[in-house]
Amino acid sequence: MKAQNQPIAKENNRRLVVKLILMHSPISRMELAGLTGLSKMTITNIVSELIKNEIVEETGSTGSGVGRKKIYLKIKQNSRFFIGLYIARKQLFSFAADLCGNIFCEKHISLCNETNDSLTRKVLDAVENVEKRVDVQKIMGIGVTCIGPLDSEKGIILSPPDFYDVHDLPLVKEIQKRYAYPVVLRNDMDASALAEKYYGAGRTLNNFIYLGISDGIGAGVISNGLLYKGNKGFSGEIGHTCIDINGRRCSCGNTGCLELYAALPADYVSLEYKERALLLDKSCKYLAAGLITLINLFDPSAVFIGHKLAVDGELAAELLQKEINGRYLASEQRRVEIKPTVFSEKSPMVGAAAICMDEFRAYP
Amino acid sequence: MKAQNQPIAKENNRRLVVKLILMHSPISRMELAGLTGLSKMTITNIVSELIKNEIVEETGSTGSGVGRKKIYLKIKQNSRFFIGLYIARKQLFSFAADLCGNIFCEKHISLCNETNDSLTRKVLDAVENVEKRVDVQKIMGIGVTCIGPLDSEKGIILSPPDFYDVHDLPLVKEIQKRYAYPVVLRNDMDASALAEKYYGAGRTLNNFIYLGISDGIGAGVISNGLLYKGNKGFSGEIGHTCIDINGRRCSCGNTGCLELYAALPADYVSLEYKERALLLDKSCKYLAAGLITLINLFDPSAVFIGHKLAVDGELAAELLQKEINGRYLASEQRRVEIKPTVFSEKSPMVGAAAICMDEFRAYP
DNA sequence: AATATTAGTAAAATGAATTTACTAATTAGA
DNA sequence: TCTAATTAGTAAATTCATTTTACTAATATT
Repeated sequence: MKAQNQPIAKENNRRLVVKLILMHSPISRMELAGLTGLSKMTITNIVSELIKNEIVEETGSTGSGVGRKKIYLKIKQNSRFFIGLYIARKQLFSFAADLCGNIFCEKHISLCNETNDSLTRKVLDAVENVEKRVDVQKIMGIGVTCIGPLDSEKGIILSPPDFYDVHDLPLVKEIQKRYAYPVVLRNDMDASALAEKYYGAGRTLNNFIYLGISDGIGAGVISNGLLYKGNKGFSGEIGHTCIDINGRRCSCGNTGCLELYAALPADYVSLEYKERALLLDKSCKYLAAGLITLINLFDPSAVFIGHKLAVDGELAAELLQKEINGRYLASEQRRVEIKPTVFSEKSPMVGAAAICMDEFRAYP
Repeated sequence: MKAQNQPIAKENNRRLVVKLILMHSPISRMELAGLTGLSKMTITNIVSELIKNEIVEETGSTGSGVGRKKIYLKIKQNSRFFIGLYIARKQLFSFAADLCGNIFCEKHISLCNETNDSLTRKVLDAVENVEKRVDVQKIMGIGVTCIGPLDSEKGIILSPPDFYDVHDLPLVKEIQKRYAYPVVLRNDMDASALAEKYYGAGRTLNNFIYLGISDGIGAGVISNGLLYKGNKGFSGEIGHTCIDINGRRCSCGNTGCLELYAALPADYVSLEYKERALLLDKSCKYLAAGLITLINLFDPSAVFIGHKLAVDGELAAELLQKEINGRYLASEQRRVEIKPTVFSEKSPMVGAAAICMDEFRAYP
């Protein structure tokens, strides 16, 4: 419940212009004025600032009938960088990303039996490694994507599956002890949803869901153009949607949780295609029941399928679309398109750039 | 994606101050400065304006240790009015409400076999009736609460149950043809959730759910202090959460929808208490399964039970609390309190005032 | 070539919020 | 009981992001 004063409004407007150029590029100053509601003079001023800071560049012009041609603007590649990390179940990915979501200097190391201390050390080493390879002047922040559950507001990794000795790790604080860059931590599902919003097929959509399936089932929701930050554990909780009240009891206390029916085996990606298709077919029947609950609640116009299941993204999307069409009265206004993500299994990494774009200012 | 300019920020800040005084009263200027982040001088200016407009009044003062006493502020009763309507399945309620949520001039007429035209006429008559009884200078807007489904953004009632001849009625436009007041239309569940937020037990909470059960099952969600406006049909869709994938097919296309198991009979309120208790006991078992899905997704700190079920609110809350405790691993941070609403069956009416407070400016 | 139209900019004006320097009212302690 | 310290609130001057007004730039139509 914070109020608006002049410096905050200024900051918001500049960020808004950056985002709109990113999502609508190529776009002209006049079009930006229309989208934002700001006067064309204000847009001129803001854009000049951004060009001077080398965040935005002019890129040709086109006339659409009478009158002076529009001068098109777009975000400049390689102008600024974020340091990105993705903490998965068994691996730590590190990389740099520019404002356009391009990934550079990608490296990964394996994780096993980590403790709070060992994981922190590996993370700090990874950051150091990326920092060395990028012009330090251009680094705007650090984005950490991590499997849940975590408390992103406080920057704490709570108790991720497979990390039996990691508990309540205040990773953001630990990074900030060593580095002055702003740091953001978000779970991989939310980050992947934002990846889709900033850089993917969701750029022009305001309501969609990213459904990530690897060993667990999770989802990130974009609602009214913004990440829905409902809850600390949100993204993981879709797996605990009850789809069979008379079903087996789950470790969460509930009965008939989706995760008990729809989860894929850990070695899924290494199986033969034929075998995967059979498993997928069965899984999607159940998955659809849970997904419909989400669709009913959030009314998305699209669902993007990702994480490890991206290897069979096309097939999964097809199977789910069919199941859902059979269980859902789609009117013209209410049609949900189910598609694989364009980032294949890299969504959480592109997501690390996206959470930085979402949280940090892209200019000095 | 609209930007912030000075007049918009000004408007937002004034509304914010009104809301904060409402929700935290009695509150001092300094405390408001702290909550909003605005300087104390700005708060002085805004409050002076509001006092001059008779929306706010000073109400005594208390010292808390050293220093000058705080001057407490609160919203003035009867200073401005909203015209409120509640379109239920079989009745149309009309009334006036002040900024504090007090209801005046309540009347109701019965509805039966209404068409677009007949319903519009009855609504306009009802508005006229209330308008006659209130100082016209003090009327700030019209709030219409209606059973769903409806499109509140466009102000259209789509196809409410029991109203077989009402379809796509642009009620807001119809009212605005005759009246110059701003008009807002919202479904009864969302409005009831806002009632709780502005005037009820949810005033100090930022995440809670209003669960309304009458003939159907619906919910309104307050998330991060704001009404979650997810979707046109949202509030009604909780009833179509699948709790049994192998269950009966529902009219919505899905199988095993909550509504098929947990709905109460139409004559529920007229039954004997003993009978109601037996029905409720069974219903709550299923209701809990659907409610847990909502709780998992939205992580509320409280659930308020209302609508017709408010007659047995205490009992329902108790039964649901027990069911949920057994199906949900509540940690210290994650505890959900289930309680009856303080407005008994009047939530949608108080909600009509709340949606006005949420949408309109309370000052000229 | 003149006119209408759209894109973009320079310089002056606006006005909400802040800053600075005050007044008002209270307690604690010398 | 007088003084210093502390908290609440206000008056007048200042700040600065945005807008307004009046322009220039570049294009198509007649």
